[in-house]
Amino acid sequence: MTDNNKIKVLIVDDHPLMRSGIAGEVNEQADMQVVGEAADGNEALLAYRAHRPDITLMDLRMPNLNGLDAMLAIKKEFPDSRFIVLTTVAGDIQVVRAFEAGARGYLLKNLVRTELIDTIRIVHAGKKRVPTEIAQLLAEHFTEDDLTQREVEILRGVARGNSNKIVADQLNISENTVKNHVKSILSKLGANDRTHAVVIGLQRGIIES
Amino acid sequence: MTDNNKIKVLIVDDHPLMRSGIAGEVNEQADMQVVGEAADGNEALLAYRAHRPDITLMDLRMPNLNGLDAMLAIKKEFPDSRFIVLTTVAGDIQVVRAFEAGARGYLLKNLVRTELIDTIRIVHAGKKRVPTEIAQLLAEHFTEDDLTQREVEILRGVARGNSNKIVADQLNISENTVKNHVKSILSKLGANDRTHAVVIGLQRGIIES
DNA sequence: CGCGTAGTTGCGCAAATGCGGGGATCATCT
DNA sequence: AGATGATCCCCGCATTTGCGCAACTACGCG
Repeated sequence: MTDNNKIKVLIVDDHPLMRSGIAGEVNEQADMQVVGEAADGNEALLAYRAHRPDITLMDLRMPNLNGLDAMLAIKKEFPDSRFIVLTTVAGDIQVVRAFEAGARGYLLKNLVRTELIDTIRIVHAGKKRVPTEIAQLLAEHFTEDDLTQREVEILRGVARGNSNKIVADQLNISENTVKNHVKSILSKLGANDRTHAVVIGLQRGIIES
Repeated sequence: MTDNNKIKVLIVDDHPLMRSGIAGEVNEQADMQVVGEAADGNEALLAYRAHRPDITLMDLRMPNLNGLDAMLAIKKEFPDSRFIVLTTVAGDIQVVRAFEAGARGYLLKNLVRTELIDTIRIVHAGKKRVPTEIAQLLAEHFTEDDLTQREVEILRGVARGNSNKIVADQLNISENTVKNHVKSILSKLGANDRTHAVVIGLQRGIIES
């Protein structure tokens, strides 16, 4: 059935209509073919095993198993898998992690249609494809040290509208300690105050709302 | 050119691939036809004037002119226009406003494909189509009084990490006034503190990040 | 092994926040 | 005309935040 000369593409995205749109574009190309679709990370792994695609288009934000973890799981089993990351928003820390985890290309979902096809060909040829806007973002974020696990926990508590005292009680540490964590969070994120820190945390995908 | 018996559909969404996916599904139906696409609110108005669709599928979150304002602009010029609202996330206050502004149907973007077609037919037949989950949400939100324009401005300032004093200076009012606005914002949103208020504001789409 | 670094924890103090009052003007609706 | 709600202003005071200074632990690296 599947023509061996064609680039086999797997589409992973939780929006059926988006998958449909992508599939339409890809299948119009003479040298590519969509071999499977998946709506979340778990399905992605199963679909990968079943179809062994050359290129996987992977959305990052999905229910159940997210795109980043799905990538890691697939890469563990199939080290030579190639991923192009799809996402709606720029400025997401997840994008940085995706590249660290071995993504080869990056696409904003509001791309023009030809970009998608170009990127698939480029990545299939073994090269990497990173838009300048993203390269810049990567450079910025690589220098910034990200938050420690503990700091992320604190930030999550703060985002829920809890005072330092309450966060302290929930984590069984003293209020002063929470204050110190908050201080270093502010410093690392370049935030003016706790509120700003939470906004930045949400934008970067450090915490999820 | 356009078959007069078919339901004419206009698609408004800032993601080309999403438009493509929707268009594919719609055009597969014998009794419908996509007559135009638009990537933002401004284009939507122009496209509406040019094509006079029976049904407009409208995304709410878009650059330039957002979906809600675009709806209002089109409705002003064409009072018998019919809209189906598309959005990625539930829990958005914009959805409530969209219905108040006269939207007839509502679709989450992670819908199954048949839902889209069903909803178009139902709305074209003159009925309304609101999923139970959304109806519930609407009931909840209708009871809540939303923020005044001024309060939204204040909340935006707070979200940027500004102190009451700085927000006051930016809006040329006194710090005490800002405090009072913040107080009523906390009360209206049921937030514990300013940070929590910003998180809720972002979730509900009251402010955009 | 010693040494630096990063993470975590702690305390005290000045500044900002949140809360409880008070009152004013103006537009809108009844 | 009266009521209602949005906007604006003011005060005092308890609580919370944010910052500077400091210590302990764990870990890697020379």
